Amino acid sequence: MSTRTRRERERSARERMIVSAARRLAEAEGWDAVTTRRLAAEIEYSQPVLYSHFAGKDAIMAAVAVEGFAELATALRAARTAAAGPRAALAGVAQAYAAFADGRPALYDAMFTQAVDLPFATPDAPAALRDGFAELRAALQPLAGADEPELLTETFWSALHGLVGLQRSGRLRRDDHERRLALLVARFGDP
Amino acid sequence: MSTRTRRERERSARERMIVSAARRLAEAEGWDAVTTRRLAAEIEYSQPVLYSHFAGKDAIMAAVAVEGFAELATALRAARTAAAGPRAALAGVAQAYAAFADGRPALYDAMFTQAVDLPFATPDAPAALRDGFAELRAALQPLAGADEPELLTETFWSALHGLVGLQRSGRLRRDDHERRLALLVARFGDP
DNA sequence: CAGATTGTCTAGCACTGCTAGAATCGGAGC
DNA sequence: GCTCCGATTCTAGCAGTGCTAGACAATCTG
Repeated sequence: MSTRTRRERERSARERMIVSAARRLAEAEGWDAVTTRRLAAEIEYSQPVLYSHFAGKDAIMAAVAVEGFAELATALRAARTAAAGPRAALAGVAQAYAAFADGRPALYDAMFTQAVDLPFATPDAPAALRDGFAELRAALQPLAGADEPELLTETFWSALHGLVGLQRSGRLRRDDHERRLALLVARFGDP
Repeated sequence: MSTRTRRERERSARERMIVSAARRLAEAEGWDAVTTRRLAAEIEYSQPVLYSHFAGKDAIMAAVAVEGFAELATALRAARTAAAGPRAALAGVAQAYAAFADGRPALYDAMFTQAVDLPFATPDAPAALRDGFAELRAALQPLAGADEPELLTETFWSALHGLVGLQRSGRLRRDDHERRLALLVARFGDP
């Protein structure tokens, strides 16, 4: 009885090790460097052990992505609650979102470019994921005016996502980032 | 002398064959199915021939991407010139952009997700690429108001790109696509 | 027709994600 | 304390990837 709980504890500890090793490696050298062999060496086990925890490499990346969504949600919440009024809140949230993507490129990649099999706009989406969206919505709700908040949030989120995505792949002039962000916020800040 | 021109002609014909085979394969089965071996078989040559035309698989994908940018530019131009006023032009361009991404997912992928090493916001960017951007700008210029057109175009383009990207990876509710597009156009259509 | 040069192919490298079957380790019963 | 059994972990290998060196064949030149 006691041995079983211990083993389960050790097992879940190892699972966390896998996820954090994947994340660390990805943030240090990019996702291309995250191979199952490197990962196995990092946790000091052999390759097949990974597959007793996750269905495959994609599932590991999805786990990293969920971690990222949780952190994004708290970052957005902090930015929103720290702001004075609705307009400042929207600007702060946008700023925080862009800073998150810029500061953790590999993590953002796992969340939006790589893991495609995470359930998103459905009730069975991971909680961390719905939390992040809820934060955005809370920031937009006061400024919705005649627009449906859900729809407005989706659109604003898309715009933000597009900005940081094109930004990072070098498709936009690097130095005007702040001004584009401000422009976007202005366009969505007036009901 | 004449033989040399003939060989050069044949050579460039084969190069076009490679690019169009890559595109066809990608659109039919996705980029994962486009392997150098499949590609070689498709053009009925051996694998190393590909490398006498392109530096690697990435360069082939980049060539496909440039093709895509040219087609996107003409699609946007058609939509813009067919519209009555500035507002209708913006809506039409946005519609055409979304339709392009939706109808040619693999092509859009090559343009924005895969080929990262194309020069973008610089003078030495491919002409097709600058043309597409110029079309967007032409649609936005009349509605810029106090905003700098260049900046506004970049921001609107990003927003569009984000919409179609999240849309396609199943991160947005599928059926509200049109309404989100309309919302975006409304937010950018009023100076 | 011989020789040099181009072009193309065969074979192989180092790597990927993933898995079958062998080996090893831990706890249970005598 | 010792054997046995089951779960766990490992070694070895598969089929595939992008890419390349060196052997081969075809072509043009003198």
